[in-house]
Amino acid sequence: MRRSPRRPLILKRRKLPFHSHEPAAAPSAARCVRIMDHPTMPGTQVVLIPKSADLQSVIGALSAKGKERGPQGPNRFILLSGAGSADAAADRKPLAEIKTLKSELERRPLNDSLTNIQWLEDMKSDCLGSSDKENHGAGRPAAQVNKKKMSDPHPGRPPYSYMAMIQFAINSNKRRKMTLKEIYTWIEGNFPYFRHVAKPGWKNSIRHNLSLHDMFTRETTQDGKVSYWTIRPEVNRCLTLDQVYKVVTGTVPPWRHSGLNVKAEPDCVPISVTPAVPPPCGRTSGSRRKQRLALPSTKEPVLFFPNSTFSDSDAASDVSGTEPVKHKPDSPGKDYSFKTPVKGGHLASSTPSKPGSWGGTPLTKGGRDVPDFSPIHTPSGPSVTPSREYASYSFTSTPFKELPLFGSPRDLLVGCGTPARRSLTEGLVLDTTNDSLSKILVDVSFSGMDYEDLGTGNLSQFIPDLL
Amino acid sequence: MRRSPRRPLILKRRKLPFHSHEPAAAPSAARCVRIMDHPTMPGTQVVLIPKSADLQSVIGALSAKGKERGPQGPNRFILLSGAGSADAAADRKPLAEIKTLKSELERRPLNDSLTNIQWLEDMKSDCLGSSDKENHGAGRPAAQVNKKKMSDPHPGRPPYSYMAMIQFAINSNKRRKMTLKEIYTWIEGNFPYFRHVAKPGWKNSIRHNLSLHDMFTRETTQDGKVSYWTIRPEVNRCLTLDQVYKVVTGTVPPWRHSGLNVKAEPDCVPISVTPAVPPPCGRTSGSRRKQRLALPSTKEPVLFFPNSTFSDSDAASDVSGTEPVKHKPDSPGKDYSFKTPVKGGHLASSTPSKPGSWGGTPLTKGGRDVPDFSPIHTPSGPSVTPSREYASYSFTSTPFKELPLFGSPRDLLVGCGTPARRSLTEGLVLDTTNDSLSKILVDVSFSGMDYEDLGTGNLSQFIPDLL
DNA sequence: ATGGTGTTTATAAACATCTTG
DNA sequence: ACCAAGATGTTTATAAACACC
Ligand SMILES: [Mg+2]
Ligand SMILES: [Mg+2]
Repeated sequence: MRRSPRRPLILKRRKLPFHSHEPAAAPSAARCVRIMDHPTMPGTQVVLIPKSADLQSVIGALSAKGKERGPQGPNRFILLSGAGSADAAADRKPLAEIKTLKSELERRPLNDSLTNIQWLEDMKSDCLGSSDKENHGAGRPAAQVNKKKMSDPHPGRPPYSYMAMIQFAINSNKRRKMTLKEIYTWIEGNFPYFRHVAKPGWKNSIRHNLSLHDMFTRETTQDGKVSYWTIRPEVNRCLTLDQVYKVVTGTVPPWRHSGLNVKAEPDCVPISVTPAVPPPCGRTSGSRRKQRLALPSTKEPVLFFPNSTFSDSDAASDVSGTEPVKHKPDSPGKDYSFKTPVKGGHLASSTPSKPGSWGGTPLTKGGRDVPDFSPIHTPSGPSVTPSREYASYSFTSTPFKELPLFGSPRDLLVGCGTPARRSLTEGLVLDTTNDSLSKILVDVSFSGMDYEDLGTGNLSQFIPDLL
Repeated sequence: MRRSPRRPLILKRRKLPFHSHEPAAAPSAARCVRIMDHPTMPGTQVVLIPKSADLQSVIGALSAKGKERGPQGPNRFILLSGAGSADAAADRKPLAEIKTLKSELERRPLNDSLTNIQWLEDMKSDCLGSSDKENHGAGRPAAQVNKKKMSDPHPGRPPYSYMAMIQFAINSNKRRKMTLKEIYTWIEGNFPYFRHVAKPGWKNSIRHNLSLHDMFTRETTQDGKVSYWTIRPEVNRCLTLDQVYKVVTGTVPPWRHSGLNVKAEPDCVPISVTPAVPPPCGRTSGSRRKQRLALPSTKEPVLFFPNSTFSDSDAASDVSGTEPVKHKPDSPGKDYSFKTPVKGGHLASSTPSKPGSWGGTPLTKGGRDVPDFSPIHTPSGPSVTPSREYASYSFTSTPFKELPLFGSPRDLLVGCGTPARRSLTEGLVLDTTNDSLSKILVDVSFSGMDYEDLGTGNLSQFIPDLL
C-alpha cells in the first residue's frame, strides 16, 4: 500500500483536508480566543489562540463562523498559537491538540501517515549506542520486508528533505561548518534510516543538494587541504533538529544547551523586522504559484510534523562536534531491485505520475505531512509584470528576483546576535473555501511577511499577547 | 551499443582525447600562426590561427612544441581562430578543419559520435513543412528501432541541454519572451526529436528547467491573463540557434536576418569589458571544480559541436513569432518500456553509474560533444576560504557567490545595444599534459576572463588580428 | 587505477494553482 | 455556476556523466 519510499516525496506545501464536523464543536475554550481582521488582507482574519485553548473546538467554531456569512464572508483565518520565544516551555498542551487533530486525520485512508511516525521512534531506539540487535546492517534481500511489523525492522524515512537535514547537520556544529564526511556521519547518526535502509545513492543526493542549493557554499582552508560546507549566513535560519522538536512539541528537549559549547546559537538570520521594501502592490493576482495559503510569496518555514510519542528524547544529536559514531564502510552486496520510474505504458500527460494503483479515495489528494526548510529569500519584485509596453526591447528595468536590496551582507548582520529561536512562531492557516488546514511556522522577524496575499501587516505585534 | 538516450547525458565540460600523431605534422600552414605568451598565465601560450590555416597540422605542431621542453615547458595553449564578428563569413575552411579532426576522432570507439550528427540532418529534412512521410507521429511500438539506418527514421537527440534550447527559443522571439506553449512549439519545430521520439515527459523537463534556473523568470501581463517566460537580461547571452550554427560552421545561415523582425538582436549581455572586480588572487589552488581547463571559474560558453554536412540550411527557426506549426495534441498509446535507472545489483559507490556493458576502451573516457549555455555569472569571491580564524562565529564578511557587484540592473544595460554576436569567439584549449583538447567559445566581452587560471589578460585585443 | 568529492543535467514525481471544457 | 480534466508552475528525489583531486 505504501508508495515507494524513494519517490520524490515532496515534503512541503502539503495541505491537510480539514475534517469539518463542526456542529458538535461547543465553544468550550473559545472564550479566550481573539479574532480580528487582518490589517491588510480582505476576507482574512487573524485568530489568537492561547496555549490553553482547545484547538479542536476552536477550529470547528471558526469554520462555522467563516461560513455563517456565506461565500462572501471571511474564509481564511491565520491562527496563531504562541510557540515562539518559549522560555517557560513546560506546557504540553499544544502538542496534545495537534495529536488530537492528527488522530482524526488517521481515521481516513491517508496512506503512510503511520509509517511516518515510525522514524522518530526508530531514532530514539537507535541513535545512541550501536545496539546491534538483529539488523544485519541493511544487508538483506529486500523480500521479507513486511513493513508493518512496528517493532523496528527498518527505520522509516524521516520527513525531512535532504536540504533540511543538511541544515540540521551543519547548524549542529558549533562553527557551523562541516566536511562532507561529517555531514554523512551526522545524518547517519541522527537518522538511522540512512545507515540501514537507504541505498548508497543517498550520499550522491547529499552532494547534489550541496551543490545545487546556493544556500550551501564551500570554504577551503588556506592550505587548501580541507574544505568545509557552510550555510550562507544571510539565508541561514539556523534550523536545528532539536529546534524542530521544540517548536512542535512545545518542549525543549534536554539535549544540548548543557555541555561544552556556547549555548544559544551565536548569530543567525533575523534580518530585522523592518518592512524593508514596499510591498509590490500585489496586482491582485496574476501570478500563480508561490503558494497563496501557507505564507505566500517566497519561502516561509512551513513546518508540519507528524510526530507524537515524544517527550523524553535524550539521545542523538551530539555526534557532530568531534568525529562520532565511527562511520562504518558500508554493507556489502544487496539487491534492491530498484527501477525508479516504474511506469510502463504511460503517455498523454506531460507530467509523469504514478498511476495510483493504491486504492485510495481520489479526493483525498493531500495526505502526508509537511515540513519546509528553504532558505530565506530577500523579498523583491516577485516578477509581477513590469507593466511595460510590449515594444521590441525594453528590459532595462524589469524587477528581478534575487537582487539584494542592500549593499553589502554586512548590513544584514548587524545586531543579529539574538538567539535564533525567537524568530519562529507556530501558526495555522485555515481556508474554508476548500476545507484545508495548513500548519505553518511563521518567522516573525522576517520582513517578508508583507507579501502577495498577506499584505503588509506585521504579525509580530500579536505575539506578545499570547504569553 | 549506444547508451540510453534518456540518461543525464551531460553536455558540457567534455574533453576530446587529443590524438597526437604529431610527428607527421609538417608545418604546412603554420607559418602564419602566431604564438605568444599569455599575458598572465604562466606555462600558457596564446596561439592565433588565421582562418586559412590547416588546423590539424597546427595542433600537431603545437603539441610537439609543447613537449619539446619537457614537462616544464608550456603545456597549455589557447587557440584562437577568429570566428566572432564574422561579417564576411563566406569562408568554409574552419568547418573543414573541424571535420578533419572529427573524422579522426571517429576512428576510435567513441560510441555515439555518429548518432550525434544525425540530429542536424534530421532537422534540415524535417523542420519546414509537415512532410508527413511515413512517420506515424511518434506513435509507434519501440521495437523496430534499429537506430542505425541513417535515413531518418528517428531523429537523433540534439546536443543541447534543455536550458540551452529554452534560451534559443526565447531569444528567437523578437520581444524575447514566450509562453510555455510557444516554447514547446519552437523546440518541436526546430528539433523534431521532441516531436517524434521523445517521451511526453520532455515537457515536464522544460517546465522543470524554467522553474529551476534563476535565469528564467516569468512575467505576467497586467490583466493577469497571459504569462511569459523571459531571460533575466543581466545573464542573457542572447544565444540563438543560428548563432551557434554560425560560430561553428563559420557561415551565417541565411535564415533570419532577412524578414520581418528587427535584425541584429537589440540588447543583450555585454557587461562591458572592464575587469570590474579584482581577481580573487587565486590562492593558487585549494578549490577544485569549476573546471580549470575550458575557461575556468564560472561559466563560459564551452561550445563544442559535432555537426558537419551543413551550409544550406534554410528551414526552421522562424516559427516563433506568431503561433506556428499548429501544435498537435499528442500521439496516443505507445509503449516504450522505459526503466530509467536500469542498474540492478549495484552497491558500493555512492555515485550510481551505468555499469558500462558497452565494450569501449576504458581510457576513452571522454567521447561525445559538448556545449555549454549557462547564464552569465558575475564574478565574485569564488568561495576561496574567507581566511578567517575558526572562532565560534565569524560569518560577517564571507564572500558569497551571487551578490551582484552593481547597484542596479540599469548599470549593466547602458550602452549594450551592440549586436550580440560580437561577444562570441571560437577557441580551442589544448592541454598536452593529458593530451586533451577542448573547443570553447570565448565570450570576449565578458569581464570574467580574468579568473582563476586564465589570469587578467583580456583576449579581445587579439581578435582583430585574425581578420 | 581507484575512490571521494563536486558540478550539472536528465527524468520522474507529488502537489499546488490556474484554465477550460 | 459547478466540476472534472488538463495546463502550468514549483520542488524534491534519484540516477548519472564527468571533472578534479
Ligand atoms: Mg551550493
Ligand atoms: Mg526560474
